[in-house]
Amino acid sequence: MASGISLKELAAQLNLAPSTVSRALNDSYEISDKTKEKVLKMAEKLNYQPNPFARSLRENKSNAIAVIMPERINAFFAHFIDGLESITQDHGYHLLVYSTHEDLEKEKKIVNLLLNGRADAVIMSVSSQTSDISHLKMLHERGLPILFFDRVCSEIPTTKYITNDYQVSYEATKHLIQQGCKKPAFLMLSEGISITKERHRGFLAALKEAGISTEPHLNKVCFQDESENVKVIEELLSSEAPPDGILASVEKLAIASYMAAKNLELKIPKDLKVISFSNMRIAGLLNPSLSTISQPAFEMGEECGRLLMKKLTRPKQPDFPDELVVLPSKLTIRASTMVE
Amino acid sequence: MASGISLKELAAQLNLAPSTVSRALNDSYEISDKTKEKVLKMAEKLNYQPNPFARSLRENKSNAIAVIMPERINAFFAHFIDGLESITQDHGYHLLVYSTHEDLEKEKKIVNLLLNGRADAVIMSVSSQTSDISHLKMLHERGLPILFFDRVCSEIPTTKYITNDYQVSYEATKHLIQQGCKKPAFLMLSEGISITKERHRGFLAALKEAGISTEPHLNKVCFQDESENVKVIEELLSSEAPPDGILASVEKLAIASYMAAKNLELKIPKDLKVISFSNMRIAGLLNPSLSTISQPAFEMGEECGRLLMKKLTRPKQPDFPDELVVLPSKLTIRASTMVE
DNA sequence: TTGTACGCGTTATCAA
DNA sequence: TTGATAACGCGTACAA
Repeated sequence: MASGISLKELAAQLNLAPSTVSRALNDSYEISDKTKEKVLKMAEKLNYQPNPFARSLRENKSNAIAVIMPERINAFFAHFIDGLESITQDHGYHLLVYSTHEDLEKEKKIVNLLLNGRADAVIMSVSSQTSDISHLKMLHERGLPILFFDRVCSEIPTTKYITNDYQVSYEATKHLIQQGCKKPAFLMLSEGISITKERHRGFLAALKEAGISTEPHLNKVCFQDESENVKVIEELLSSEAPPDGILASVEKLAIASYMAAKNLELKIPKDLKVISFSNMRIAGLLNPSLSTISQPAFEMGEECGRLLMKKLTRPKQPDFPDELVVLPSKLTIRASTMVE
Repeated sequence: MASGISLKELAAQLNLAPSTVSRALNDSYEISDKTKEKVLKMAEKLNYQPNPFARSLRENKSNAIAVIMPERINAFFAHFIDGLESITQDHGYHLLVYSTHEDLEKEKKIVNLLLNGRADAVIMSVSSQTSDISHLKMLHERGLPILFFDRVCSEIPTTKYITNDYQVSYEATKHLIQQGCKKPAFLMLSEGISITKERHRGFLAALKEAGISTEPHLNKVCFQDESENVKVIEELLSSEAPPDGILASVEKLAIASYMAAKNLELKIPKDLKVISFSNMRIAGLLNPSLSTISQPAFEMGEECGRLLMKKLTRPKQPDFPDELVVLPSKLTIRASTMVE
């Protein structure tokens, strides 16, 4: 529809062969400077734009990168993509962005869409439902370069970008205990995913160190739906042995905790202290301001982009090494965990 | 690299001509049911995936839609894309997503990238810097279907999705006045863009109706950078004739206002009432909870997607009508504009 | 009902 | 230094 002039037509205008024009445009050493100049000028004049699909077909290369993430409404993912885009755009790469909405079936469908070469690589943070990973294995076995970030899939041998989940959860929990919490709770989206495990381990380690016994009901698996989560947390908070502190492993659970506390007229931090993994800019403007563990999302995206570009823009690059790249998170103490 | 089997290879496996296989896969009436079944089965077995670029080249159709927006860290845009994706994905379309970061030069570069047919349509919300619109005109003149949402470009004759900016700004301002504001201020990112103008008109209309004279310094053009905005608003709030209310035309200016008030130890809503266009889920959890005008972002994305799919999935569709589709926003009063 | 031949717009190989 | 030709994978007009 909106196609412009083709290489052939451009060549006709110049009384040259298409192959000559192609070489001139690609600055081949075989072409005389005079011809190059003439071609470039005419291409400019006629606003010639190479057809990306002809090129992709010929070169077996899409110049596109697929990003698959569990949700869009989350500052972490938005920042990550900003960082990624800041690197890839300068290399002429386009971003195909997909959200799984934490749904494994949707994730499988999307992954399937990428089996045909539409993207040169996949960058992914898996859904909280992702227990079966056959679709990811297939993607990797097909030879499509794949990177993970945040919610990684350890069974696939490739590079994964994460934060120091264990360490920072440990510190956050220790902070809760220092602020007087005797019965902190850990809120998670799913037990299956990587970050949950690590963050939970850090939580449990701090408890153990402080001699606090782990009560099963204080390690709560929540759901996808917000109102459901609010209900679940309300029940937790009004149970016989309610928690006096919360470490939320993802942002949305901190928000649900605030809502639940509000509904039950519990005061944060007096009745309940809350700290959460979160990249919200406005954590400091909440009522009360929220103590957070914030990940270096933009930098993570940049690093991911750099590794990717290194592989895609040079010939004969090795596969991504099977390693964990750990970027440290930042703990910011605010009112929600202060002693009154 | 990650390419699977081709149509030709699939045909060879079946002892059939590629054209026969192609027709079978496309469910052509010319092919016998028996052959179709055989082909489908083998395609399944060998996990055949058609090459999207060969197809795009042949059909002059990318099956991709470009979305250009000013920023990612904004719930409105995230929700909009969620809504859009919910429609387009079922039709086999992919989303290429770009952020201009409110930078006109970046916007031009991105638009230029789309001149070659990489996307079948463009959905756009222009940057606050976009005064020169030659790049958008060229896109439209090339015949590429283009839709605008939120920040529209009135000079391009196509369909634009907006909210009732004038009306709802008028109501929000009236609300401020009813709550006792004598000198409300209007904060905007740029005077040039469509929504700013409409929202400002509504603001001024309410002022006029209430017999409040317009003071130039209370109609403030802000910047891109957050810390700069905080400074600008601090200056405004500590000027000789400071405002006692703020209508922020975009979310980030409400956040900057909260920060400025905090820094100056002004109490919201006692010293200053604040209301803002915003799609934050957690407006109700801010300190104090923020009165908002929220746009139906997801629905806007859906409607946009439906119109787009109607055009792209059927032959010989007319151009998008040059009209404004107005979806109403919702005014939610919270603590930030309450009388104490 | 199926097969043959061609072209979409590029780039690479080979010949001139 | 330039030109002719083939090929990437697919869909379709035409032939069988």
